[in-house]
Amino acid sequence: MGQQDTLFVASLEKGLRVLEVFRNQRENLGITDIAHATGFDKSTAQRFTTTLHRLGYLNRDERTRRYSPSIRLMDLAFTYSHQDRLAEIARPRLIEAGKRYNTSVNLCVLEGTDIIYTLCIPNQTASFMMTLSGRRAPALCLAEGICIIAFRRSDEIKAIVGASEITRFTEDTIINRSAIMRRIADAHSKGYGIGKGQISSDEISVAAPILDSTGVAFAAVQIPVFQPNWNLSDVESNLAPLVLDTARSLSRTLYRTT
Amino acid sequence: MGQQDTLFVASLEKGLRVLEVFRNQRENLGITDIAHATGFDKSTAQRFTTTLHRLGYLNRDERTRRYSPSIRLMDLAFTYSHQDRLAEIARPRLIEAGKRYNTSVNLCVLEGTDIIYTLCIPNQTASFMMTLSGRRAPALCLAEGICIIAFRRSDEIKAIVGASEITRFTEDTIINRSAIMRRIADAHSKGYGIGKGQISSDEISVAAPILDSTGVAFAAVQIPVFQPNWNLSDVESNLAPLVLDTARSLSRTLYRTT
DNA sequence: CTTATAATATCATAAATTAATATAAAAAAC
DNA sequence: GTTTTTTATATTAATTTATGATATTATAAG
Repeated sequence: MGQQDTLFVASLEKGLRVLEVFRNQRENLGITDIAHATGFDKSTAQRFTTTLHRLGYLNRDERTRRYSPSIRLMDLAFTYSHQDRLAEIARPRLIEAGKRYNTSVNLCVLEGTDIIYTLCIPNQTASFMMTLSGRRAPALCLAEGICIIAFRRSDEIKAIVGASEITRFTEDTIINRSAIMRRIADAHSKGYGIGKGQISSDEISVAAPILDSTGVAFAAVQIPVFQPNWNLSDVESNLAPLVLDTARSLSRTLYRTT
Repeated sequence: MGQQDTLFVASLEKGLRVLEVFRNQRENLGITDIAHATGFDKSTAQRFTTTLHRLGYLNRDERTRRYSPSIRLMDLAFTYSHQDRLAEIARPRLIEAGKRYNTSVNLCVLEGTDIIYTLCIPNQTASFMMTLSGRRAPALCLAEGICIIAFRRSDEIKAIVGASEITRFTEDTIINRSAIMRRIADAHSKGYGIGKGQISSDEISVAAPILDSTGVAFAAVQIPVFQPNWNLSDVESNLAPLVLDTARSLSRTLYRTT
């Protein structure tokens, strides 16, 4: 419609899009970089970047005149995380689960076609990136994504699979949509998802969904382990029951019918 | 100046102020709540709240028509945290430090007159709130705040103390500015800060600053322990050397002169 | 040193935001 | 259950703000 949507504040969207640009970058960005990444005119990029800096959400390197995300973004995360009841309840249980075989254990949710990790209980060897909550990855490549999607209504499953951009991470990444659908069906029948070499060639991942009172999944418990320390058979024997038990205990605590 | 600052986008500020309102709330907020908390006209509150919802940063409860922070805020935090080199380097060292006496160990930075926790390595008994990065607290009440401030230039120290709103948390919270200045001087001479019963009546906190190559502090390593499991004397004997060693090792890794 | 690129600053215009107001829905009081 | 109050939603003319073209300055690259 040509007429303005008077309830939508496009300037706010633009500012947030500038912030979002930084999440895919490692290095600091100049005004021109931001203009390119957002598609904005350079004076638009200048105004929004300068405003975010003045509000404290971006840092500016005086020498290079480049910008980087500010710690003030952690404030916004806290806004969400201090109300995250699932993470609060899950935390001690994930810690217990992690002790069993000395593994990392993560809690994650489906957000669009991605998985976001909301609580990471890393083991000693976990890389820094793997310890960060807020990390995103495409759901269809992940055991945890597959097992959440497997416990959604079939129209939603089709919609998510249809909307997903399929990304190949390794030689073994399953990218065929039919094979992905079979993988989803398999997770539904087993009650958990398992994947090997989907995101990195040495990773084996197992996950079980957390279900609400209607049997619909929105979150999962996941354990990543690595070859050659673990093989598929041992993961299936030892870790699958562990994620299942942990997820089920969370489902019962949160959503049991009274 | 009456004339417009044409480089500043006030609409973006307003939108971010709406988000910021939620960080001090536990319960969901309606349009009227947001209008009150921000001072905006209710149609302004409506437009910005609706826009944040449409962009995915707020969730809306259809039944109550109230809003809450969305997990998408974790995206923004990740934007910051995946570039946090100090946290990346510090993480294994804080884990090691925590093993010594089975305590939580935190990394924090000064932000304005507050401390923000950027990395929390909780022990088994840590409360959920204490496990959350992004959490803020007033610097002058905290051993970690005091010890960072103690290693700033004296003009900055005066400015921070002057700008701080003094909050009393317990009967023992030091609120007298002269006493606070003595506490800062004490932290400077000892090289670490220590506090008992400042934030909660049973807490003892000890922290050491991380210094850059000029000897200026911007971050600290902190250990919180609780009475009656710990007393001041044992904290001073056992935990103060531990935070000092950990902080010094980080200072050397990050900022040693070549 | 010169040229190219990026950043910064300015301003007339178009577009967006404001807040007053009307209407609808829900909550609270009776 | 009804009435009143409060909150939410929707609309719009007036006012303010954001846009992008352009000029200027600064820095990087050759």
